[in-house]
Amino acid sequence: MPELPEVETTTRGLAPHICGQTVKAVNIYQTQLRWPIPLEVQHLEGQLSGNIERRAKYMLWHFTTGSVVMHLGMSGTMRVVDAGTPLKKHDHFEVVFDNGKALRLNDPRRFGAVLWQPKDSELSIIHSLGPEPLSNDFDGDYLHHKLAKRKGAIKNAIMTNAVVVGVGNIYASESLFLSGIHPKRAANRVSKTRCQLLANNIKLVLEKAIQQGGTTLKDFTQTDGSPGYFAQQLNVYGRAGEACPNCQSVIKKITLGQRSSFYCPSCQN
DNA sequence: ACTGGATCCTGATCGC
DNA sequence: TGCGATCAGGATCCAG
Repeated sequence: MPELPEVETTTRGLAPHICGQTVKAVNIYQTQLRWPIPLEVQHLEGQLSGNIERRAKYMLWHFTTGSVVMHLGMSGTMRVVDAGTPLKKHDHFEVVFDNGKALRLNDPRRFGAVLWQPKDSELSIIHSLGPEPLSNDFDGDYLHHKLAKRKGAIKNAIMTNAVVVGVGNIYASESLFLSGIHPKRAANRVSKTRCQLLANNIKLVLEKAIQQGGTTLKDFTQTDGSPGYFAQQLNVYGRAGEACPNCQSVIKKITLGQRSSFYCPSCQN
């Protein structure tokens, strides 16, 4: 489901199908997502679609009058289908094009979002986003500086969008494992050297996952596969009770910020 | 200014 | 087999 790599893959996959198409109709079947879908998106009818890009886990789909901002939440998927194809359960939002195709958002849990961002303005949820993890704006020095006043757990810190975007629950655990840092360690007590290591490992893990993005998406479109998609490549996530690949200690599971966290008690401190 | 907790919602799975 | 409790890959908002 929607970790950063999947949003990236979705964005890339969607682009050739929707960019340059003219919108014939916009259909809202369930307005109540994370926030109500604004009526402005209806005004897209007749407009020519521009390009689509990813920012954090949001997709920004540009039109001349503004942009559609889409988020997949925990359970969202987007598909391009032939217009008129029977709706599936939890299809909430649809954009029909002149070429007979339609873009559909399906989201069982409805944690996703469809918003409208007028031209030359920026929604606050976009404005407040920290740097992209794969950009040069994000490195060890930046991270160390940013964490200086954060006393909470390092794992929560790297999952905070104001610090860095796109690090989900899985990759937070994985990158901390690779860096030998205990998830509960106070963020401001991670040394500069270790911040550099951590920043590099976040990039590494995400890049690797993006390479697998296609597979990820495919797995997901198939029948479920909850913990599974990336499973072979995960060192600690979802592996409580198993042996640490480095030292054979038993991997532990704790709860941090209401999210499951996995770590090796010997390798990480 | 930072942080922990509640919160939105459905569905799959686990334990009894 | 049934049923309630628990857990999911997100992230904003709000009280303290």
